[in-house]
Amino acid sequence: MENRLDQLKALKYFVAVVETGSFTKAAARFSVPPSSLSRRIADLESSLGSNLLKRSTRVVNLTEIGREYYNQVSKTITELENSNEVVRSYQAKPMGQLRISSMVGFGEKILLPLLDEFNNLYPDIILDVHLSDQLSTLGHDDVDVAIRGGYAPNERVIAQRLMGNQFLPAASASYLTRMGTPRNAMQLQDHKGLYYRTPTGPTAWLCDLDGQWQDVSAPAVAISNGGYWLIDKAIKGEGIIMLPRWILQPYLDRGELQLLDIHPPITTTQNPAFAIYLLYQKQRYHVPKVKAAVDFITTRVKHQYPY
Amino acid sequence: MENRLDQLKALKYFVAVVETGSFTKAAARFSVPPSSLSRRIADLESSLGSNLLKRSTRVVNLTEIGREYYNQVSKTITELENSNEVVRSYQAKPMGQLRISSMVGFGEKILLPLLDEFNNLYPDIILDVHLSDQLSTLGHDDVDVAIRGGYAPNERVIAQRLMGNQFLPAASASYLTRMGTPRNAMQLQDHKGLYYRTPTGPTAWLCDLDGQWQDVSAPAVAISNGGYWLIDKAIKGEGIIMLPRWILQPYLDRGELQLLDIHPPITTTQNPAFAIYLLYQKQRYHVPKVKAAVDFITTRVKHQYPY
DNA sequence: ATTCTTTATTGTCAAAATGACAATAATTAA
DNA sequence: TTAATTATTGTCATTTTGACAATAAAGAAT
Repeated sequence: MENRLDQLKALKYFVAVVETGSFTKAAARFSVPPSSLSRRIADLESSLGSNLLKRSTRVVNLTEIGREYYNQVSKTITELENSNEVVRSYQAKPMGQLRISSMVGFGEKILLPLLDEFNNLYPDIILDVHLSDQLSTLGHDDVDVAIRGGYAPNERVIAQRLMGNQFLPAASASYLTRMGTPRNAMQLQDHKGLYYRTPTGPTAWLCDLDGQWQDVSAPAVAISNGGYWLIDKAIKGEGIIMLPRWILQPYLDRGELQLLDIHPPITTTQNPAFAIYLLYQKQRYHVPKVKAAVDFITTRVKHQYPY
Repeated sequence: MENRLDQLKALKYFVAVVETGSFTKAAARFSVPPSSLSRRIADLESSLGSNLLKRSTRVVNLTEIGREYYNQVSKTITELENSNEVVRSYQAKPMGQLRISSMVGFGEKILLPLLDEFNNLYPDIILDVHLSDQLSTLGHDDVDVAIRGGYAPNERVIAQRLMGNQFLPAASASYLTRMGTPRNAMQLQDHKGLYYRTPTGPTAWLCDLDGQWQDVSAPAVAISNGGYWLIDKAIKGEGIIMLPRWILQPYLDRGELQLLDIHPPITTTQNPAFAIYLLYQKQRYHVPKVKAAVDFITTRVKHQYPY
């Protein structure tokens, strides 16, 4: 009655056909003839009593129930592969390829400098760092650890807080002597603003006035997603800029910019828990290479940037 | 390199051994000799490179990593079984999204009124009705059942005849008293015609005279793809109209129009089998939602419109 | 419309994996 | 020490899967 069939193999074939959209391409991935996939998937369909794929000689696409099934089993299969990897790498040393995904700015400023040291510590780990501000789903992508602003996407993923990401206002000394130093949020109307454009839009200045969030943005001098161009303008005294502390810090240290102390405080998001998080799959934490990277990054970042 | 092993079966054996604490008891659960479990689990351990179980002749218990592995895969296996169950139940009960494509006129007049009842009968089927006179290819489009005039496009599609679609001549009483009632096809030359324009052109009046098809159209008063406008004109007595019976019927019932009995009979197509067909794909596995819709529509239509 | 090309399926046979049954080894209880 | 239970192993039969050629079908090109 029950299946006389290697269902797992059939599922791997099925998933590959869905992802490549072709029996031939999927067969190449396993180095077997397409007929094998055709047979195994036909058996799978037979055991389920359903057509999963709509085939024609040119195009293969999913049936309604096939799509549903694919969504479920593709996740299940990667989970299983993860479990296998955990066992295989049990009591093994950190090694292999490690994919890290990070926001561009954070990657360039903070992550990559750390990774040089990581490389020395774990020479058997080959790093594959991908910098992008697009959020990836982590789990469907082949990413071991990811660094993102915001919150954890779902509960299957662990989000380890790395550092705050509050945007702070800053300006150069020349600007402040010329325009005066604002102390109150309402005074900002008479100042000039340099606005950083995130992937989700420009970052307006917000202020919690008596429990009401209000936009207290100063008139704009420039808006850009090019952070350095804006910082340059700020240093030249063209306006007030709001950026995360970890970007501002070197300029503050050199005295090129100084933080503004505004009351009530202004931010760019209504959520105070806005921060940078390190994301990884819970089950993969026991894979030595992943554990090594997670532990290394969190301890180093928290030590060097304790805010 | 990769496992030449039915891992899923091995996992089921493994889980059973863990849960029963015994190879023999677990083997009984599958009705196979204990040696099978022993072999499969040994293969599994070999492919993972770790011992999962600590065996002795009296007790079987888990190693540390075996426990970790068990915790993960037991959950994964039940997830997979659930997915299988979802697909199997999809085959058992009419459910899911059902896309119906129909000609506009037929859809508005006949199909949609029926579908309200269908909705009550099968609340788990979500209908998505698309009305259009463009022929869709059915199969390339995501259409489960389609209603079209004409014939079956190819043999992978089943065409179930719903009702005749012969165009019949009709006119109002006022027209006939004024212009006379034509009995012979040749007399039509002295009458007036109202012509319905199908997507493939206006529908000329044809007649089989001694084995020769001839155009016996009356001089045109109006040509349009707007059926109601033409019917209106016919009722006002402006000419003879040819339309399918299922459109004419309500006007005949109310006495606003009456059929003409012309010899030899005139039609708009040379093929006498011209009818309205319900089309659906021949599938290897029966999809209940499709079967439900096909059966429902054919029985209802044939009962209510038995011509 | 017709031909050409690509691609999935099917037939047939070989190879591999799994199951069955008996025999063996090992551990624990008596 | 002995007896009994139980996992493992040897050997062979069965079943499943893979390989390769041939076929059929559908889209693309002309």
